[in-house]
Amino acid sequence: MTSQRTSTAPGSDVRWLDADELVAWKRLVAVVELIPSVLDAQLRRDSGLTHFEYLVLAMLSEVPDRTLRMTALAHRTNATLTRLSHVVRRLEERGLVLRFPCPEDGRATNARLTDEGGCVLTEAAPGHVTTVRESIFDALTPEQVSELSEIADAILRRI
Amino acid sequence: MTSQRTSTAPGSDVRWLDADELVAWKRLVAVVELIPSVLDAQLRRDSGLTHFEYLVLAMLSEVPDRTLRMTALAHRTNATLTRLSHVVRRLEERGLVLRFPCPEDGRATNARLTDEGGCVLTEAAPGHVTTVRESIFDALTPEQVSELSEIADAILRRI
DNA sequence: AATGATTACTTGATGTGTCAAGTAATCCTC
DNA sequence: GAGGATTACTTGACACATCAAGTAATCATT
Repeated sequence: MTSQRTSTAPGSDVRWLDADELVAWKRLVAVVELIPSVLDAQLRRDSGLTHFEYLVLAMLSEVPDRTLRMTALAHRTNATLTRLSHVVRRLEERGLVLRFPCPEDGRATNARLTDEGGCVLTEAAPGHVTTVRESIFDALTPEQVSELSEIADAILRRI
Repeated sequence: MTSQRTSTAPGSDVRWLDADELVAWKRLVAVVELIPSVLDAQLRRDSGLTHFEYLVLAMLSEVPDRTLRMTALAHRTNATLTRLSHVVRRLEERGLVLRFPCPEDGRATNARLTDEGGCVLTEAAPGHVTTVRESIFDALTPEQVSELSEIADAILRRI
């Protein structure tokens, strides 16, 4: 995968991964691949939401007036504006979110969680949290949770 | 998101996340969301491959005869057989892998890395490893790398 | 050796994400 | 206050993933 191999190209001073890094990397890739599918599967099955849709609703629910600008919402959900735009349109069609122009800035659009969206979120939350706990936190000691928190933070600041 | 709220439904004995877990979870979700897009962006730009396509080629390259059954390849790449089937068909159309029926089991299909696929992989590897190093491992201490490895392993065994 | 169950895929339809391009409002500078 | 540049989105085309269903070979049982 990313193991050492003899370099042929001139000037290829690549710092390959050592054995420990390679093992860690393969495991991280697996985690990064599998976590979304586990979350998506449970939420779709039980609540008819993707994990990203859940995140969008959850972010709106945590905020005054349950309202955020698209850009702010994109930032909080780590998504591109394009992706968010498509998802919010679909959520609006389903009545879970409402879009309206921002009064302070004519370029901007606000997204607001509707009452129905709040209900859907409230009903989805227990099952989702249970899945998160069972598939992640029940596997980790409290020390590992805090280590994970710092590791993830370090990576995020790099990206 | 997954914060505590008063439970209304009867029998809802959900174990909500505490503050530390919530922070760790939000960071992990961000990492899990962002890592694939970082890897995909670099590989697509520089090598015309998705990260998953790279993984498929890499797994084949590590194996005797550069050949694996679809099921084994799906397992190694943490993918569903359906997803793999589509991807391998596209890779075959591009001449990077070859498919042929497995002699030992008439139901099974073998996928083999072609010479051209090996070349594409060899050319893609340095840039990919550099991206992995810069966006992940350069941010972590050696202790964090080994902690990450164990944390990921613990999660994987749960999933 | 026939039948049903299982395994190993493949295929087609649908949904979601990404990229490139477009629109429209605001900012900025002269 | 008239330009161009930037910001904040939206849209449409295409690529990729997922789901349900289908096919075909093998295994397991009688």
